[in-house]
Amino acid sequence: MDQNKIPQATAKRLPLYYRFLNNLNHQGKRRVSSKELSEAVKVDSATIRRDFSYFGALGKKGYGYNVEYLLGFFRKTLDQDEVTDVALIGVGNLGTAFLNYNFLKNNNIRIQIGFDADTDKVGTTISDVPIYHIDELEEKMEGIEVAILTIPAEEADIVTEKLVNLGITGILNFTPARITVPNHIRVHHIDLAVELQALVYFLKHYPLKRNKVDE
Amino acid sequence: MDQNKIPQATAKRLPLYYRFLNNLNHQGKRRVSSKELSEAVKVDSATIRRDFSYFGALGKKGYGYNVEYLLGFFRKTLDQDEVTDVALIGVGNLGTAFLNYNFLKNNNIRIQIGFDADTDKVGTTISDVPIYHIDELEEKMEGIEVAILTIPAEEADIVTEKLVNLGITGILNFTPARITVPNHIRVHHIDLAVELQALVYFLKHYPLKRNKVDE
DNA sequence: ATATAATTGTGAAATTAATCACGACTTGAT
DNA sequence: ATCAAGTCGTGATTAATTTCACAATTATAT
Repeated sequence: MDQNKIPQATAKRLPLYYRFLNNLNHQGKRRVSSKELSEAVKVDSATIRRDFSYFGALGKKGYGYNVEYLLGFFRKTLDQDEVTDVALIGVGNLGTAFLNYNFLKNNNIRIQIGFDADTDKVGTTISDVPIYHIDELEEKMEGIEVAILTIPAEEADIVTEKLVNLGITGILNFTPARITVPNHIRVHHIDLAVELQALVYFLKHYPLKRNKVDE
Repeated sequence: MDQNKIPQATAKRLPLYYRFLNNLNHQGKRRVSSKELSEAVKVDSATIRRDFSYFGALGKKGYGYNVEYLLGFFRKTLDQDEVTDVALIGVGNLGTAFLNYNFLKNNNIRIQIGFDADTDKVGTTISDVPIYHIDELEEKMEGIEVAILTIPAEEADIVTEKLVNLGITGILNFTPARITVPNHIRVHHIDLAVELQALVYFLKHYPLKRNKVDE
């Protein structure tokens, strides 16, 4: 839409900046430097300044950034002014964790509806979100363009196909399956086993150096 | 340790390759090409060949890769021959999802022990993993170097400090807090709210082009 | 045997991202 | 006023990653 010039790496960090600016604002802080922000979010300060610079000159030399202004700017940039509705497919432990997370307050994202195959869950409400049977997907997805997939891997392909037919545009996929979708649909994969195994691999093969001074 | 020449981007993909090779092997497949693998894991085939090439010539021109051989090679490379023990801190919905995931079978990673502050959970066993009270962290963490952090953000700093003092080397952090640790400790952050918000941002600002032929 | 199709491994090029380093500007103290 | 300390924005550089594209090799069909 707008500026496709913003690097993807930068775009991925924006929500992080946004949350910490929110924190600072709640703490009543008026100004913040890239150095302070760097320590809070663990991103190099030059990278932060570079990231911000893609949006123009948001700070003041010798001063830093005005928290409220920056927050307001990112709210607009991240479309925080309009609520995004999403559906949650699969109300197991992982799915329930999502339902209990207050995305509406912090991210202006609302989990509108949940689906599950378990008839014990169907008809209940978790954190105000109604749970329907997965067979009702077709009728109930009206107007929802984003889905979180927290179902067993074996069902990933079937459910994905249904979602695609219903005109979804984005899927956050937590199943270990790498689902196949048409080109115009965006899928972000978060694979918990891969993340854990990757961490273990890094620990063994990329040992970090101990500091002279270790608190 | 071994070859620090392997790019981090490559290292992160290894567990993914490993799982799909495992799948293929179970399906009785003998050979596989980078093209096939590419379609399965959604990684460009040239990237796959490049990734593999860091470990030497694992395939045969005009033929592809021998599934069994490749699987064996990665098993060794990913240290799949020795079990890695990890602790799970925080047995809420997200934590329970981890406990029910069979990392031992697929990844040779064993969640040895869980901790929680809720006395109703303490003393129970979830998927054969015993749950202890968080106050017992000091006594029970003997020999465990990796922790999965699935606790509320407010407790992240206190618990992290304890883990650091106990000599942990790696943390998989699911809290929204960006925890601070000494340099020699590796932390991987997985921030569910950030991931969801980033997906929404990409959907709005980086719309994907529809294909001519859309199945 | 020979020809054809498939596929790797990798130099080279392209792209993307991170970092350095410094001029310009702002603040606040004296 | 003047100065010192702090900080941004960014050109330039370096680093990391991906992708192209093709010679070399292998398998398979005839």
